[in-house]
Amino acid sequence: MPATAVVQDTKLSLLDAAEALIAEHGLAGASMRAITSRAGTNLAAANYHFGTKEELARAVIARHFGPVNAERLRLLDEAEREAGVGAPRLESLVRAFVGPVVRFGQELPDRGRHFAQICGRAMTQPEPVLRESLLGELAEAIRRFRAAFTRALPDLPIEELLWRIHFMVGAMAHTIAGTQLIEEVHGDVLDTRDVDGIVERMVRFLSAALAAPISETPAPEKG
Amino acid sequence: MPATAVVQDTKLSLLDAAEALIAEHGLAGASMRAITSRAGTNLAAANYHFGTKEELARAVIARHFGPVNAERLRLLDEAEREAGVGAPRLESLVRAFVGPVVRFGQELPDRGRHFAQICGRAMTQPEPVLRESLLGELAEAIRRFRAAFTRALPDLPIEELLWRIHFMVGAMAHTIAGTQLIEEVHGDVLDTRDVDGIVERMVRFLSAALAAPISETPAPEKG
DNA sequence: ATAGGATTCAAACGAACGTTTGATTCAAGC
DNA sequence: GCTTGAATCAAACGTTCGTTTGAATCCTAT
Repeated sequence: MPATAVVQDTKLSLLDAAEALIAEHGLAGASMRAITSRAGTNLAAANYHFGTKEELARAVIARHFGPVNAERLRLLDEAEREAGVGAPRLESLVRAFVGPVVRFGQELPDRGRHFAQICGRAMTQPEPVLRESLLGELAEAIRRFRAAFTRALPDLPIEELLWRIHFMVGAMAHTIAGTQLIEEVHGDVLDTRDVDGIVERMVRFLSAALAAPISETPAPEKG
Repeated sequence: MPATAVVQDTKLSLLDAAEALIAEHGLAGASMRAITSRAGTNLAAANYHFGTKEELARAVIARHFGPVNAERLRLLDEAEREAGVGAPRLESLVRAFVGPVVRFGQELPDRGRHFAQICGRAMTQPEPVLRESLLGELAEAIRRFRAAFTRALPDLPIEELLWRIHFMVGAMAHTIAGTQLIEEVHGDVLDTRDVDGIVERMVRFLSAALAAPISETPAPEKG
């Protein structure tokens, strides 16, 4: 099977190179020349296998994000099964939601970190390619988790819940995208390689946030 | 003073155009031709006033972010003054930190929203120009707030506090950068123009998160 | 009025971009 | 052993990029 193996090598090399360079320089800053050069091939090969730069970017997103979302849903299923008739514990839901993406993003030596950076940025990125790919793959997970959080937090008005989910996604996205940032700002104190620790810190932080009382603060000055 | 006024007009038009186009297409995607065209002038004028594209970008960041940070510090001073010898309430600190940037980002019809989008993205952006500008202007605020949060949450280990601040910044950045995102995902339910409401929701969410107990969850399965 | 610096302009510069082309290499099928 | 189709290659395509140039225009101060 030499031909197939070689082809796979070329495609995988291109995906790896694109992933690393998009993470490092953004989609616009990662030129096809730099990608193909890093992959040890040339422009025409990339165009032969992926057609356009956009499709290459889509393939980069799709390669890892599918499995991550599958793992999310698996953990959600598991949490719901363990909870039986009642709603799962809030911590379990948060862990199922943020765990896979943070874990995958930090534990692999290079590819995971690169991919996590891309994912963390993609949702607020100006280029629609990355955002649409990501949201497409994320759609089912969003639906499932929205329902699960609604059941786990029955007293929360739907608006409040959706805003809190939005904040949660932000904290997660920023964390996986900003590893280099946190190392710049106070990297002397924090250890960004303790993946389990980061996940558990996020779970504590976000569970408390999601479960915050609605009106402890009686609106500062207008009522 | 016609000359000065005209010059100011050109410079301001360039800043406005750059702000809008960087927000919409990212720094790399906002070409000098598009910027100068939108500003109603031409390439040479932009280069005459700002030298390079990078300096124009820096000016875009500096124009609004200075005042926003000044307002943050003013609110922090006010909170500390009101609290007297004790530490200010956590809610006050969070409100002082996230309020000005969210408020400024949402209330102005166009410029604020554009600027907020840029700020929200800048910290995790690949281009170092925006990130460095932002972090430079943010340095003092980070220092002051880090001290204030330390005093308000004396029982929290420093690592835990820094991670929580990181998560908080993420939630804030994602919120101001992702207005269009939340409108895409569930814009049918949420009103992104209720600025005060968003701020208070974030204050509740983040205050509860920052004050979360450290070890309610006894580490899932490895202890 | 007029000299002179500040500002704007159309045009062009070289470099880098994504994509395409046509020849070349390579392994497998008859 | 020759053909076939997939895969790779160097080279070039036209376009767009940020920046520069040198002339034209506009105010201000003499």
